[in-house]
Amino acid sequence: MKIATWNVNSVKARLPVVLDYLRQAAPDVALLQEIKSMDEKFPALEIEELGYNIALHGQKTYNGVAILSKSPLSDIRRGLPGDPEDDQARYIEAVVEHGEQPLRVASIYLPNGNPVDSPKFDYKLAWMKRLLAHGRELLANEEAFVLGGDYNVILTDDDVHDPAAWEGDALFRPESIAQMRQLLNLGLTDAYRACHTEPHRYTFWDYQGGAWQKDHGIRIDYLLLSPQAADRLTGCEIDKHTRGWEKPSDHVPVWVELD
DNA sequence: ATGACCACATCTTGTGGA
Repeated sequence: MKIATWNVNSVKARLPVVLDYLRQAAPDVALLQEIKSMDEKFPALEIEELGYNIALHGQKTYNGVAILSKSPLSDIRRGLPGDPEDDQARYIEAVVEHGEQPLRVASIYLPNGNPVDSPKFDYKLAWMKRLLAHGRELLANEEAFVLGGDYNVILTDDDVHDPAAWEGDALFRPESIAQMRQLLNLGLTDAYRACHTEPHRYTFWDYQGGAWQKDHGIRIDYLLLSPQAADRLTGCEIDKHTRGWEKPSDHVPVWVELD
């Protein structure tokens, strides 16, 4: 089964390319971030027409995450546990009933955290700490699961066109990288790196300064696999070509194939 | 060439994104 993650940067502004992508790539599951839509304004009919069930955790103007699945969804959970005061829609989780082996999936929109001298950076690090705790909980169940999304973290110098250009940025701060490493060190697999060793493969190119044309990108969208899911991994790719489409998102989809 | 992005709100400018 094919599971894709994609920060679409507004599902309504992006509807034509989202529909084109779903038709062409035909993922069994699509994890969307930054839908920037309330649940009732989400273009559900158009997406259901392509054969998807939809689980939403929407929000007006900002954030918002979704899970699309050709198989039925169950046990839908909205919001990352650990802070009842957190009202930003950045996490949704569900179980995909696919064949004999159910798969738990999550769509994650991790906070950006800039500027670093503001509460936004504290919020990012606190959110990552909660994600770490939740990852630990999920792993205790010894299930196959996939945590896909926009993590807003550049892990290594190989994941950025020019490390110096991003020095000091919240995405590349040692604290952010250390937290991301802790998450991986729980025993999760960065699917893209499990399948590809070549450096400078990106998932985001800024709209500004001709970043796409110059391939000035960063890799910040990940699919993290539990051991039970990693055992079923047969492939992982970045659908870079969608960045060249008309009216593109600044992020491109990443997908995994699991047996 | 002295500017060079995009989306959203109830808007003709400010904010958030990365």
